[in-house]
Amino acid sequence: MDLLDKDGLTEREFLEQYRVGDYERPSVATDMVIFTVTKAEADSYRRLPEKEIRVLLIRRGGHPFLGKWALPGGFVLPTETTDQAAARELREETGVEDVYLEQLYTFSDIGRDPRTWVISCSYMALINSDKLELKSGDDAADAAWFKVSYRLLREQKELFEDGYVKTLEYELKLSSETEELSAVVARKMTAKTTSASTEYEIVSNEGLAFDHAKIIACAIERLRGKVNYTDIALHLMPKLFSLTELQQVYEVIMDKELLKAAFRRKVSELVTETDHYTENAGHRPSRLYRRNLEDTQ
Amino acid sequence: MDLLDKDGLTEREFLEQYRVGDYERPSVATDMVIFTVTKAEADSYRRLPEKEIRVLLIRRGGHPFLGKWALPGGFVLPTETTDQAAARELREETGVEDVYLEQLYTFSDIGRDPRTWVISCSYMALINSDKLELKSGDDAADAAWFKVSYRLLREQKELFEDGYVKTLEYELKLSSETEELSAVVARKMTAKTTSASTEYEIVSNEGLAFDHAKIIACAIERLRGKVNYTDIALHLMPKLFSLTELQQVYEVIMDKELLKAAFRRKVSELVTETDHYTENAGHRPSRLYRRNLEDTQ
DNA sequence: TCAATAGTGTCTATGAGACAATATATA
DNA sequence: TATATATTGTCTCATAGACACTATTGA
Repeated sequence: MDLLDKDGLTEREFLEQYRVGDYERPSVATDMVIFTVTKAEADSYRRLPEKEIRVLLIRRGGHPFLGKWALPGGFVLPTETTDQAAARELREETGVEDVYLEQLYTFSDIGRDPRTWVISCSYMALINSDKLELKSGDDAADAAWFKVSYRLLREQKELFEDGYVKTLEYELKLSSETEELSAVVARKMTAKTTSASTEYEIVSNEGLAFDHAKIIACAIERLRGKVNYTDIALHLMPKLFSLTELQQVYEVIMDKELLKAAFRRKVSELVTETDHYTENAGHRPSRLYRRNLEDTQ
Repeated sequence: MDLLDKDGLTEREFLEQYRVGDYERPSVATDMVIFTVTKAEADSYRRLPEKEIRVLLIRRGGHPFLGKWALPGGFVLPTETTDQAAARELREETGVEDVYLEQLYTFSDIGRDPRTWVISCSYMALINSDKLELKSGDDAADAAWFKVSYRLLREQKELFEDGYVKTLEYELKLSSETEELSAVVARKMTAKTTSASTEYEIVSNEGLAFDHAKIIACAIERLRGKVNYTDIALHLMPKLFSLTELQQVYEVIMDKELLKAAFRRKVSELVTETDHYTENAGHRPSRLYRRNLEDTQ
């Protein structure tokens, strides 16, 4: 195991004399898309309140993008992985630990941060409403939960000799109690005979800092993609929940109504029934379920 | 639009006086898993040759991991995105351009590079055998295409009070004409009442540098995951191919035999038939198809 | 009593799996 | 003509979609 390199050094000797080069290095940050589900105001005592997906944003208190809203995030330290940096940020920002956390995508567009070269490794976190009530506002006075809406606006396909470009434009709307942000994000899929690639582009943007509209779009698409073949949505539920509540969460994520019977068949293996029921609803009580930890996937 | 920050500066003034902080920054590299499909030697003039997936590795000529095999890759420059860095690496290493290129995952384990702090943004590239013949060996004398095998070795599930850990151990075998590398990569899925996470771990490793066994495992899993619901496998095919050849590629990716009739139904919308046929096979000739660029996805 | 939701049964359409039957170039 | 693959037909089974029917609470 004591191989010598062209200078006659062992690996140990090499590492001892190794000096970091002088070339430029980027800052690496993590940006987090933290989702949770909240209930809207109920219309009447009988009717069920509607569910909303919300994302946590923080108003920027300094340049650049002063006054705009940004995803929580921060720089990765030399003593931690990007996963650990994301978990630390999440703890600092919301006080919660032990939640669903998933790496999304690494964004590195030139000039995405006007200060300096910053590459962002983005994450998605899912927090259930239980945890949220423990600690919400936190010290950051300028943090707020924004209701998310993400809808296809326009679909376009340009044909060329050797392929096509398909563009999907989505409208991202974010609304808090006082603020209303919106952006249009285009997803461009280029297909040629041999190559293929997808890229995001911000078409318009009102109120969001950096390229965070892209990151949020990416997170919503990941969430929508995974809802149908994993139990990911269950991380947005409290310990006990009814199947109708779970269905509401699926519906608000997918932005699409589902049929009750089919839905119940599909999630039946993801949940375990309990002997608890809802109380004081203006109608027949519903059985409460919990996430199935026995046989999920 | 001329908001002033707490120091009374406009955004422009702020950026002009902004100086990069003194904290430590990582090097950011891209590592590429470049897949292609080749034919094995035919048993007889009649029998079809078997397909193999291969991945490009480069023997390290210096410390660390001197003599071990590593994925092609390199550092990201301040003037390019990680996508561009990956495309540049690919061009430098194989001479090919315009291929399928997809970001996989960003690896940042502490100590993954013994020299210094390096974060790796990994990519997967798919090259069809056509392109490969144009330029294969290149200047890098110590580059070789390794046949890939990735099989589940062991499955384990530990139950705890509040959740479980499921471990899947895969054996990764890489073989070139002269070399035989192998590694065992574990995929650990931790599920608790509220949280869930997946992480890779290298259990054993013979011949691969850095954490590249993890990266290759990640790429194979991405490829397998996408084969069934996208046209990704078509990027591994030459311009014209028979449906049996395409099926062979699906089979070697999934490491599983498929039924002919069902397969043909499924891929029918991904391909377009041509008027060309195979010739001089010792049996009935097969119609050749090309990738469908009209309506893919 | 009735408004509103909870929960279940079942018919149908669709697609995957399985297997069989027929077709055809070349040594 | 035999061999090995090419191509298509169809039966079965599982699952998703659609819709309807019954159950149950609390104001």
